[in-house]
Formats: sequence, C-alpha cells, structure tokens
Amino acid sequence: MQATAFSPHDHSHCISSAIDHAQNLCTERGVRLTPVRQRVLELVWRSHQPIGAYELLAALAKEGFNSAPPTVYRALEFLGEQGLLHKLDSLNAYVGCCNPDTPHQGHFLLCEACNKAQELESQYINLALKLSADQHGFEIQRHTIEIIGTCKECLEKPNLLEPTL
Amino acid sequence: MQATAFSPHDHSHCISSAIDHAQNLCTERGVRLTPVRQRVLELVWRSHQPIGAYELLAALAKEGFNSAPPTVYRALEFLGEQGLLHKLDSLNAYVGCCNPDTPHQGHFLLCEACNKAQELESQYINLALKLSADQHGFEIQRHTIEIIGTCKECLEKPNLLEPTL
DNA sequence: GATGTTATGTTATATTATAACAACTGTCAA
DNA sequence: TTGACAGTTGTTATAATATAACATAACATC
Repeated sequence: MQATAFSPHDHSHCISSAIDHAQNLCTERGVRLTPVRQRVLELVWRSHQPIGAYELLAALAKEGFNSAPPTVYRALEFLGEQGLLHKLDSLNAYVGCCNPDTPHQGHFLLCEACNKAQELESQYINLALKLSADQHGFEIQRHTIEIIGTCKECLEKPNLLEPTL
Repeated sequence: MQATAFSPHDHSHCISSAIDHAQNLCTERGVRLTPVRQRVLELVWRSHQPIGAYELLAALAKEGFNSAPPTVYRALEFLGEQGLLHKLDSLNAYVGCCNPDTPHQGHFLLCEACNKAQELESQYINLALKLSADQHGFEIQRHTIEIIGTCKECLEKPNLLEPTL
C-alpha cells in the first residue's frame, strides 16, 4: 500500500513539497502567498494532525506575527479558497491538502488514537454519494465526508487500545 | 418515490409519531423523557430544518423553561445518546431521527435553498465507506456524512435559483 | 425517612468565528 | 511620481457555539 498520513514517512518532505506546490500554484493563479499565509500553511502541515484556528494563532503569536483571530481566519479562508487545505467539520480543525490542483472536498479518515487525518479520493464513495443523491433528485454542491475510527498503525498496537489491568 | 423531508406532507404526523416513538423507546429502556427533554425533541421536530442549540434555548425561554446553555446541551446530549436526534457538524445544528431504534449515524442530504435535512440510510454509501476504510486497514467507529446541495423540490422552482435580471 | 442516583439550576468561562472600520501595500496608468 | 484602486493587514469588539464546576432538587428504593 502507498504511504499515508498514518504510516511512518519523511514528513519534512510533505511540508516542503506542499509549500513548493502552493508557491507555484499561487504564482500561476496570480494570487499572493503572503508571509502570514505561507506560515499558516506551514503550521497546518507541521503534522498530519488537523490543527485548530486558535492553536495556529498561538503559534503565530510566538513567532511575532500579528495574533488576532481575523489574521488566522483570513489566512485559512484564502488557503481554503485556493484548495490548499480542508476544514474538518467534525473537529473544527484544518488539514493540508495534498492535491490542491483540482477543486474537491475530499473524504477523510480520522484516527482517534493518533489524531491524524488521511484524505482519500474514493471513486466508490463519489459514486455512492451520486447514486444516493440521484435517487432523490438531489443536486450535490459539496459534501462533508469524515470517517472516524482507528487507523491500521494504531490497531497494530493493541496494548494502547486495551491497556492491561 | 417515498415521502421525504423535502416533499409536502402532513408534518404534524411526523412530530406526534416521533414523540410517541420516543416515549415508548424511553420507557422500554428505563430512561426518563423528562419535560425539558421532550420539549427539546418537539422543538427539534418542529420542522425538517435543523435547529441550533441557541435557537432551542430561546424557544425554551419563551415557554418559561430554564434557559441557560447547559439545559439545552444536556437535553441534546441525552436525545443524541438515545438516538432520537443527530447533530449535523457542517451546520452546528440538530435534526430529529426517524429511526431511533437501531444505533446509526446516518447520511444526510442538506438543501441550501429550503434548509431542510433528509436522513438517508444508503447501503451504497455504507459499502463504499467500508471498502475505502478496508483498503487502508482502517476500523470505522462512526462517521459524518453530509451531502450539501439543492433538493428536487427546490430545483423545480428555477425562478428562485436563477432570478430574472 | 435515610441514602444513593439521576436530573436540573446556576454561574462562569472556554472555544470557535465574524463584523466593522482603519491603515497599509503593491500595482499601474495618467 | 503621484494618485487611484484593489487587495491585504491591523485593531477592536462581539457573535455564536459549547462546557466546567459546583449547588440543589427530584426520584427510587430499601
């Protein structure tokens, strides 16, 4: 199986690749990846664990950035519009998008043991959503698809899930 | 097609049926559907439009119920535990469950034109979620599945969607 | 009617997000 | 080179959603 957020990997590569990608994409689109926007994106990518707006705010504050809520919410709004991150509604938290070139909402696996999020783009799910909507004559604009549970790596550490008494 | 939240129907029947069902179910389970809990459930069922906690609170206040946030959040917690309602994470709002006998999270169609929610129990979606999770060795505990768009009835009123200039 | 459990009341506060307006920055044409 | 505009950021305040903590009341049952 391919690498996922859950499996061990060189995460610094994820970060640098995401930032490079974002820079190129913003240049192409003629929009500005300003310092605060880039820094927010880097912070979001600091791990595969979705991060909350106020946690971002605290991190920015430590680094001398302006630290009022609108600062971070504006950056999140911009990054969201550019498809560079997703909001996870069930967590009120934000996670980087690996595939920002084409607009999409994505489907997410959220592990409650390690708190990491893995984005999927499942054609099974897309088809199932389409079929269900069609059955009701419903036209889909967007969706929130979050699958919550335990990832493979955490399942393989049973001692953490079922501590000995 | 069967009746849905979106199509015209005798809604008073939805309400009374939901309350009857809830009363029976609570009796069977030996839990108490106290006045405030029942009233919250009735308010949630007042329409098929999901309702927010503070809107419930305001309605309770008008009727002389205690009106501090914990009152309504406790009722919502109880009703959620009993499977009598669902929270919609993308809206921070609550909607009654038609099928509270068996525990489930459900899938929702949310119409942005009429703001109504229709719960689905699509085996297509369940299967697609399972397949996607299995591919990653992921064990599902629960999920948030919200399909946002425009319902059949609202699509059939094109003047509302594309106002004449 | 004493006791334990469940439910509610009450006050305060935490968490998440936006409104509104002022000030600054970059761009580009006149 | 400046002035006009669009876009971005700063700042203050507040809205909207949700929970913590502790006191009191109601109910069950022995």
